[in-house]
Amino acid sequence: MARIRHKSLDCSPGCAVEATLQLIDGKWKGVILYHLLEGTLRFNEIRRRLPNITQRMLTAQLRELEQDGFVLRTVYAEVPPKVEYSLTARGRTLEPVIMALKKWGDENTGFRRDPESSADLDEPAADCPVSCVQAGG
Amino acid sequence: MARIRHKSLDCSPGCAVEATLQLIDGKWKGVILYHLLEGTLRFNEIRRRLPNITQRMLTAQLRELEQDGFVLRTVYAEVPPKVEYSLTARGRTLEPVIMALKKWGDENTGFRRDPESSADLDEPAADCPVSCVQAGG
DNA sequence: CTGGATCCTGTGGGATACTG
DNA sequence: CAGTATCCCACAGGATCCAG
Repeated sequence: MARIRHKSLDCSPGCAVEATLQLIDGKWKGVILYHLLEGTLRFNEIRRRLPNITQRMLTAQLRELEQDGFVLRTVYAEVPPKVEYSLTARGRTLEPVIMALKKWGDENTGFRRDPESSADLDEPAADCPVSCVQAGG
Repeated sequence: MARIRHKSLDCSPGCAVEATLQLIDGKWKGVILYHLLEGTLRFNEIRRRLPNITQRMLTAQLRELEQDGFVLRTVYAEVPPKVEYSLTARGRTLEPVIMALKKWGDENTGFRRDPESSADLDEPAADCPVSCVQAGG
């Protein structure tokens, strides 16, 4: 099993729920996975999509995702270092989960995105309004 | 609406994904929600389903879930204290998310094989590495 | 450009004891 | 039975500087 980052699981029937959650927890895992669904991305490309993440964390999260077998890290031995990250087949199995998460978020966190076209959530918008952060209830 | 417990979100399109994750993070939220899908449960009933949780944590998680508007806490002014927890309509909207999480977990729990040969994922281990007690509902 | 090494803090979460 | 209050620590995660 994925190396237990937390403690051991509670093996109730909800075990699976918890197990899955542990894999995509960590403030960034989910978002990174989401962006990777679009396709291969380079280190800095991901970074630009997650303006608030530090390279330290990005590297760490990416490493964990890699260890969990979700992302593939491809290093190009070039003068200007180039590393690409892409989802593995296993990583893609998470798509329905990520999408379920996004769907719910779109419909409930009031983040907005065309209420009309709320059906097509498989086409990530390239931007987010400034007031994306829900300022409290 | 859940007030931001963590920091502010990253306004990427994956924003919604992160937002949703923040609501069900915390080592227990997901599992508690899952069990509550079965129906109303009393404090100790939940506790029995999560043998490793401490009342301190259970109370805390339940409180957050309550604040996020996912669970309803009903107190009965009886001699032997009795408190029931049930999902609110809003809480039920999370069902597809929880189920997506569980489904993935059911199909993948017990993994972690070479990221190299992660191409094949047609070997679902439908069990928990540890003893997965099926607390039949 | 990519990301390792260090240092430092906040807080999630565990143990235990007490109360109504 | 349900819940609160304390103490305490490990670790997720942030800031920076350094290096190939």
